Amino acid sequence: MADTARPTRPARRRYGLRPTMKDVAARAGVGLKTVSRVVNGEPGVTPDTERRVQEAITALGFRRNDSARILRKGRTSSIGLVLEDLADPFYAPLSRAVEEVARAHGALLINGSSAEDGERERELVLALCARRVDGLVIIPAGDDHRYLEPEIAAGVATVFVDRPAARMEADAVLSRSFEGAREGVAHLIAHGHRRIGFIGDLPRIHTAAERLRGYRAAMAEAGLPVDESWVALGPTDPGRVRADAERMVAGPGAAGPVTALLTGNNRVTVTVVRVPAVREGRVALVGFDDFELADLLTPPVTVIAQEPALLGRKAAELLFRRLEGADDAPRRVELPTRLVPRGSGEIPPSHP
Amino acid sequence: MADTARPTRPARRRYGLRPTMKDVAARAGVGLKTVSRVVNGEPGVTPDTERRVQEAITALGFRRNDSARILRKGRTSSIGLVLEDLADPFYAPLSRAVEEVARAHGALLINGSSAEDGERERELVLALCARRVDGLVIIPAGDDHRYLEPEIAAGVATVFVDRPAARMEADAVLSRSFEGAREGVAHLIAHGHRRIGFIGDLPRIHTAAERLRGYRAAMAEAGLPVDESWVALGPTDPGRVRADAERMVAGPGAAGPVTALLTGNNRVTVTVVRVPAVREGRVALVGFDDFELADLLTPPVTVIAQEPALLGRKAAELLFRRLEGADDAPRRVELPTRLVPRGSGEIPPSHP
DNA sequence: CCCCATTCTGACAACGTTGTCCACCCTCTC
DNA sequence: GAGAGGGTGGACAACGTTGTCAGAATGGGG
Repeated sequence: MADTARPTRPARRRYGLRPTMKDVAARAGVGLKTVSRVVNGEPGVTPDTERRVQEAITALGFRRNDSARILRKGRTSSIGLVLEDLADPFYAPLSRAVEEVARAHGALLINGSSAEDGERERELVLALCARRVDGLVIIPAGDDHRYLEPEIAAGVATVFVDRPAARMEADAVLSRSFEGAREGVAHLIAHGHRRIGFIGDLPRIHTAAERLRGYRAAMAEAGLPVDESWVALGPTDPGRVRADAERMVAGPGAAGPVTALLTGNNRVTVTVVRVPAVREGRVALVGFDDFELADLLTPPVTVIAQEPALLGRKAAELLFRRLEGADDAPRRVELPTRLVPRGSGEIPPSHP
Repeated sequence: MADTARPTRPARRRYGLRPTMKDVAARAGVGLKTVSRVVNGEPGVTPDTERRVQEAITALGFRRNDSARILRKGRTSSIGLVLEDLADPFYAPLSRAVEEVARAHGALLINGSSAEDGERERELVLALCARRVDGLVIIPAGDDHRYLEPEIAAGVATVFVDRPAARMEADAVLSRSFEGAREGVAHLIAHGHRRIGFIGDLPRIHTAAERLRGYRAAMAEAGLPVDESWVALGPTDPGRVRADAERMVAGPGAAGPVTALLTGNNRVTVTVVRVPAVREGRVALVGFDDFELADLLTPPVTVIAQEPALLGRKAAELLFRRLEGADDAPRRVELPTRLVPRGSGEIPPSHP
């Protein structure tokens, strides 16, 4: 005649053996709600009762279960960040900046890397939505973000950074890639270059496309032809980038070798600086994105600098403004880039 | 005679206007549990019923509320990572590695930066515990982690990385800082140096203390005296580090200037490489931690390399082994460092 | 000495999901 | 045609918290 008749009960206490408010209440000899009031610092509890409750809390090692709280309150006080690679020196400070803003608003940050894979991005984002994050900051990898529309309609604030959303209107914080690239190429042209190469990221990535557009615009404005062998877009793995750079510098094509290169992002740049012609100062170089120690290389690397931390901060601030209720039309914030001449961009052409 | 008598109801639907399983069930004309079965891919639903439920799900834009699921199931499938600074090039790959392992186990990563502040670390960790993360990976900043004992007892798996827990037994994954530093200094001694300086992080940080110990051991083993003006520990801000380096190199003390430096981590190293005496190759340098482009500086920087990604991966793997039930005694994993000679450490002393 | 106002406290429902258990319906067999 | 048996579907409780509301206790004034 064992206790066969007792109602549903899990085999094991959840969460190890964590005490709940009920346990605290029993121990302190008060009601459940009184414990809740003490835990949340609500008024209306006599000092004596409060003390008893506090004692029970410490004695039992109680810690409020935020999962239950979240379920009840409907706010998670957490935001999601999805980017390409947390370890990329460009995105790491961006991520840190988002975290700081989140912290200032009492929110935690959940983040994940999409590895530049649209499907993985989607999975991550939807997992975050299932967690009911209050908002999302996304550096998009995919080419269609309409899957987010129901989520946004349901109240998940969403801000895109570095690249805009695809096939959808949404808040975005971007750098002026087109203008930056154009300025970088113009800089090279001003130093006498006429045959300039561009090595960039995958063409489906917005920034890569914009920077290519900037490159072409600067060339066209100077009345210079662009030989298609001078343009190489693709994954940023060192093998591919290095091969493209060496090919352009050797110049087997009819148009001849390039005398200068514009690199499309920090990953490309740090590979290209290893190419002998660049290291030996025979080919000029302007790199998109600043990077640590750029000024200590020989020659020091001229860059078009963005401010990743500022991108992250602006995006997070916009996100929290939305969370506080701002519901005007989607906004696109554009941040300027800054050309930092250091030497590698000022090398004159060696084959004039 | 308005509906004054109806029971408790929040003013506004939670989570925007998200549909729940109840809504889906009503629309599909089935029971609540059947929807749950479909959503979780449980068996026992006829294809026809499943189709009807799926249609209702898409029509309503339903997405399961993981907060409720978590509350019910007692597992959050998320782990917390607390480190000093997400943007530090040493910690970023570590963080990424933890994320990859978490992803492989279907868990999300919540992370926060402690900014090397023990109190902030504690707040973060406890917030994560309140969220009931399944486990924690911590790069500790504080000097007493006993506050974690109740949490660990309650079942939060915890692994420390890079530095051990203070005043507590716990799993830890570390680099062999002592041996690494000793090897670095021995390398300098082998190249003829007798007056070697050490510039490190705050002495309360375990790795800094260990590396200092390694430095002293190598000097002692070679029978070399250490003048206290050759040792400088403190925050890694560039101003402090640079001043200390310049002071040691100028050598106003009775013991004379140093002819070589050991730097205690990547932040210190990238500051010290800017000191003129180092850039001009008048002072030898061995840096703890490898860093990008170290081989392209002049002179190329000799380093004691750790593998941050491996540290992160080992820690996360250990964490998940714990989560899967391994409950043997706390384990300390130590990873070797690797001396990478590149030039800056092989410069002979200029004042013999 | 009673009554009312003012604190303080606690019972109860609800958040959205999952686990348990029972009822039903179909098909198959005798 | 009836009973057995397997396969589906649904009612209900429970996870741990917070919001509502009513009841209890206290104190002061008439």
